[in-house]
This record gives sequence, C-alpha cells and structure tokens, in this order.
Amino acid sequence: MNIENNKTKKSSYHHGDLRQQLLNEAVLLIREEGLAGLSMRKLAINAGVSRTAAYHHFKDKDDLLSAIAAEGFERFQKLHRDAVDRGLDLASREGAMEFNRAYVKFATENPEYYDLMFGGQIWKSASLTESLKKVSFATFRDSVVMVKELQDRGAIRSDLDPLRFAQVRWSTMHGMSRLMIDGIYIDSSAVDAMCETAVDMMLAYIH
Amino acid sequence: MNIENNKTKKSSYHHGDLRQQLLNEAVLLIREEGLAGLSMRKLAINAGVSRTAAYHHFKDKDDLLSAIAAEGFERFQKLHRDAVDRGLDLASREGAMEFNRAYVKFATENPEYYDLMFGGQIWKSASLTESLKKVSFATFRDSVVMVKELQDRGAIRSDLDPLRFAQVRWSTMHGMSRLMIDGIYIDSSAVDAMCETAVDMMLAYIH
DNA sequence: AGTTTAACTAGACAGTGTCAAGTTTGTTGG
DNA sequence: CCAACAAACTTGACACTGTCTAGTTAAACT
Repeated sequence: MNIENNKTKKSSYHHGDLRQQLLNEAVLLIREEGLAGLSMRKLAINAGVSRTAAYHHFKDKDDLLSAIAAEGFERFQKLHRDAVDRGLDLASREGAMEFNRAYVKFATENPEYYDLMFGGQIWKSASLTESLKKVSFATFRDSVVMVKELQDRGAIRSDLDPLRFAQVRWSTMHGMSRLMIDGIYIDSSAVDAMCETAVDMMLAYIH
Repeated sequence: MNIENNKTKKSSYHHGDLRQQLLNEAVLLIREEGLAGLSMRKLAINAGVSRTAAYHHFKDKDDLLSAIAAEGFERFQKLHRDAVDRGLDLASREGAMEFNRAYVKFATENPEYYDLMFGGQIWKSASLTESLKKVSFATFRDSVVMVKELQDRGAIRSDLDPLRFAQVRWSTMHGMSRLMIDGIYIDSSAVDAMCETAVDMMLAYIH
C-alpha cells in the first residue's frame, strides 16, 4: 500500500490530490531552476508518478502553467482586497507608497508566479482559460473601481479617466517589477526610492 | 569572393555571411512563429545549411539570441539619439508625447526584438555578452543624460534625482509596452490615450 | 606548393512534450 | 457480492529539441 514516501501517504495508484501536488511541486521547480528548468518529466519524477500522469489533470503543459498563474492571481487579488478593506488610501502619500511597495514586493518575492501571470507565455497562447481570464480581469477591475471610488469621494480629480489612469499606473508598477525581476537597469536596493518617485508623479497628477 | 548573393544559391561551403543571414532568418522565424517557434534546426533549414552550422558563429542558442538583442538595442538607441539630435524636447507636451509614442511604437512593431532585449531570457542567463551589456546600458544612460541636460538648462525641476526619474519613466514605458505586446489589460487602440496620460503625469511632476 | 585553419556536414545522445494503448483501482448498479 | 464502468495512472513510442564529437571541404597563408 503506502510503501510510499514523504508527507502524504498515497497508494501507488490514485493518491488523492495529485493535481494540487503537481502545482506545488511545479512552483518549487520553477523557483529552483527557473521556468525553462520546469519539464513535465522532472515534475513527474518529483511528484513520484509516471511521466504522463499529469496529463490526466492538465490538458497540456500550458494548461498546467495557466493553473499556476490563476493561483497567482488569486493570491495577488486577495492582497489587494485586504489592503482596500484595511482602508488603505491611494490618494494619500503613505497609502500610495504602501500600495506600490506591496505590488513590487509580491512580484519580486514570487517571480515564479509573476512570470506566468504576466508572461506572454499564456496570454498569447490558446490556453488562456476562461477561469484565468476571469480572475485576471477581476484583479484589474478592482484597481479601476478603487480609482472610481476615490473620485466619487472627491479625493482625487474628477476629470481624469479612471480606466486610463489605472492602466498607466499598472504599467508603471508592472514595468518596474519586470525590470527588477529580470535584473535590468535597476538594483533591488533602489526599490523604495523608485516607489517614492512613482508616488510623487502620481500624486502630482491626481490632485 | 562575391559570387555571393544573399537570397539565391551559395557555394555549398563557405558562403560569405552566414552569421548575418542567420540573424535575419531568426528574426523572420520569431516574427512568424514566436520565440518558442525558433529552433536551431528550423533556422538551419531556412538558411539552407546543416543543423550545426550555426555553432561556428554562435556559442549556443542563447548567444544567437543575445546577438539579436544587441541588434535591437542598436536600432533602439539610434532612434532615441536621432530624436534628441532633432531637438525633441521631453519637457514639452508635444516632445514628451512623441518620445512616448516612439517607445511604444518600436516595442509593438518589433516585438521579436523587444522580447529578446528585455526578456529575462538573456539577462539572467550567463550569456549576457559584454557587448550586449555595453550597448544596453548605453541606451539607458542616454535617457538619464537627457534628463540631466534638461535640468542644467533649467527646463525642469532641479531637485529631482535624474536617475530615479529616468528609471520610473522607463518603467512606465516598458510596462506599457509589455502589457501591449502580451495583450494584457490594454487594447492597442488605447495607445495614444495612455501615452497622453503618462505625459500628463510626468509633466505634473517635473515642473 | 604544401600546410594550416576556418566553415561546414553527419552522426549520435540525452532530453523534451504528448499521443495511443494498456493496467490498476475506486465507484456504482444489479 | 459481483460485474461493469470510469477515473487515475503506467509504458511505449514518436517527432522534435540543443549540442557534442569527429569528420570533410575549401579558402588563406607561407
């Protein structure tokens, strides 16, 4: 029966949650060896199953990656919603600073998720799942709604387009995170100074 | 020597500029099938040589990709320098607008270059050639210098950090371009409106 | 001329994603 | 309880990948 190894005992066939275990193991693999280092076969070995076992839970490799991305979006969204619920105010200097820092923090501390969430890998591919599309757009919509509410409350200029503003704001944070993760032009020690500059630009604009 | 002509037959061995032809063919391949669709073997077939011929001109695949990226940086830098030489003024609304539009235009019209120039692919890999490092940093330095000169001329605030500002500005344009190329959150028809918003934010900050 | 050397080819190997066909197991209806 | 079924999993196979090694060809240099 369970001559099997580590944390969860599984009978050689049909152990309960291979799907989730594959997702976890995949994240670990990417973290250690990079996205290019993730192969379906290594993944299978790490999970202790045969090389094609994963195909009973995911249509193909892209589908697996999409599932990881979806997990990433859910975590990311939760972070954002918690911040909003905590009453964090984007229109204030401290609030904006915390929002920015949180964005970059998530990206740089979870590059394995971030790469998949916002890498062309998935978005141009046909495997852009409906559920992934949903959660990713919901995440963005949250940020547009936040801007609209600030407008309604009169905390920021009423004559700016919430959508455009949200897009540009997202672009800035996305670009900063990408440059950071990829190690381009930016040293990670500059993160605070950059977030501050970004905040200053934004505040100068919205008030 | 010049029995050669680039499109048609070449003497079976030793045709003059396989290196350059490989680079050109690679760009075409990526444009048609995406980065994932580029393989050393397909490339060899398209160039009409054997599958390992490329290895006499490039250490490995990454080295080939780095060379393409370097070409991209040179084109990009030339664009930027021409704009500066033309007297384009970042501190003015029209000038800033043109700078931004040119950035996004280059990125979206040459995604095969842009992906390689700013994809983690190369930057984290060991094949970050010295020459690539040089041209890519030079490109960024140009943009910092431009800001400094604006400060010297008194065209913008003197109390802002040129490096930080350049980094954030680059982040915004990079993020916008990436989202655009990858088809995330942004429709390409919004490019002008977004550039304008970005310009407004910047102008509100630098004056 | 002969020799060196650069450009190119052919063969081979380990690794990849994934399909098709078979095997094991848990579930369910009689 | 057992037979039938479906879901989870394995094995084998295929076409493809990057790249190493050892050879072949032709141009360049002495």
